Amino acid sequence: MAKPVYQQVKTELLDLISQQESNTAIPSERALSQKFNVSRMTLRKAINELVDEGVLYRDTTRGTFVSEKGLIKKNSLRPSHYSRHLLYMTRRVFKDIAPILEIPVYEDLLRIVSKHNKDERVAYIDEIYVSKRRYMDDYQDIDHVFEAIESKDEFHIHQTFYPILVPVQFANLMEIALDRPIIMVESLYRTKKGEPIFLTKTFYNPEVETIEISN
Amino acid sequence: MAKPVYQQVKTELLDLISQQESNTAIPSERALSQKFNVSRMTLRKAINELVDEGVLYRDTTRGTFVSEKGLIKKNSLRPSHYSRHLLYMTRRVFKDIAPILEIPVYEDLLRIVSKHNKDERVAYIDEIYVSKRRYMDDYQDIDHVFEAIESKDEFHIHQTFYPILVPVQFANLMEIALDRPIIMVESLYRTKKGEPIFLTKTFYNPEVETIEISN
DNA sequence: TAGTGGTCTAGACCACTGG
DNA sequence: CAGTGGTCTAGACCACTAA
Repeated sequence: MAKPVYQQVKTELLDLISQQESNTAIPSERALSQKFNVSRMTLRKAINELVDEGVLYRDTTRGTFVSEKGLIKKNSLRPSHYSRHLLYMTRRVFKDIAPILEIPVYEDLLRIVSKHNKDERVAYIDEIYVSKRRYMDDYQDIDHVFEAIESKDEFHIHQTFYPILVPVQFANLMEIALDRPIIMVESLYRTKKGEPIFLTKTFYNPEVETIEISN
Repeated sequence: MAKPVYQQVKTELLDLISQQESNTAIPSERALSQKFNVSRMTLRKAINELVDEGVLYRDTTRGTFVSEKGLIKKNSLRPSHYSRHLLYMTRRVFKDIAPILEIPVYEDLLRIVSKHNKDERVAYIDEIYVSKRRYMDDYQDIDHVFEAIESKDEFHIHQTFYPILVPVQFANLMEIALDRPIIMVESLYRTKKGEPIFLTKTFYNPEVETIEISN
């Protein structure tokens, strides 16, 4: 009883779908709920999640169909993750970041800078800003910070996209020219209560990594 | 019986929530379902939508709470919409675009270029590419194309973000320098069946409009 | 007219939390 | 121990569409 029934139904549906052509109908909800021995509401919960993910689509009064392969949604808010390599960590006052994190301007912040490689090249670099105080209270360990940053649903994330010229200190790492335009994404992580925890700046290497979103 | 019950419940919940402080609990699902005279499942459907929209958040075993104002989700995939001003429309072959729209390379395409103003300045410019044949068959009228582009849920949209230097022909319109880095977003609109319909390129003026996403 | 998805009900049991 | 959200059931009626 560890996993909910609808989760199990969902994986069974995925098996069934994998053997089916795109744009062909799956069996009706009533037929499937009998086949899997669950109520129609439970079956629908499983299908609804697959529809949300873009695996299936519905046509009211006609049926439910398998989506074209490759139309599965991407999750947008985080870059595809390659192995993280810590570059360095500094601790000092950042007068421009502190107000965003809603802490006193002269309180110490940590800046944690990492690169992420793809096929021997740097795909993106991120800077994580977190208050020294919060780091000590809640995390103590860099790996716990990384874990939190990559966790799902725990935070409200607000992202802003800026076009910039690659900063000199990163151009060399990315092996790109100094006058190269790149995209920097600023992400503010807040708890559900609205308390800001992390600010990250992610610098994408346009020769290696593109930002893509689908719905 | 025009609107489903859960929609009505949702608006009543919004009324109730609007008078409440952030991070305070709303009544329990059982209490609310009695209050509104609906089943708990129906009440939950209303709450679930508000949670998805970021208006409420849940804490299992503790309750459901009102989110901080200003943490409501933005929908990311489309720019905030200002009034559209058609600049020009051309019809010719675009050898690079045709393969993306899966039409013969030498078939005619329409390119529809518009600007979108915010406070007397150009916030962004978009180019819409659509096959001449499809335009005649399905739309006939530019306004129908605009309507389709702005419709919700009708299409699968895949977006790619590119950092570029502002194209010369747009720098003047945007009143920005020629060496200015900007973000160009390429959006491919497909039907649920996977058939590509529109390709759009949106050029954002970084001095007026920023791209923001929240979840 | 038969079949589809969309909605709705009135119950039920569970795991977990806080007092 | 009482209360919460999470899951689940076995029915039901509706609007719409395709044959």
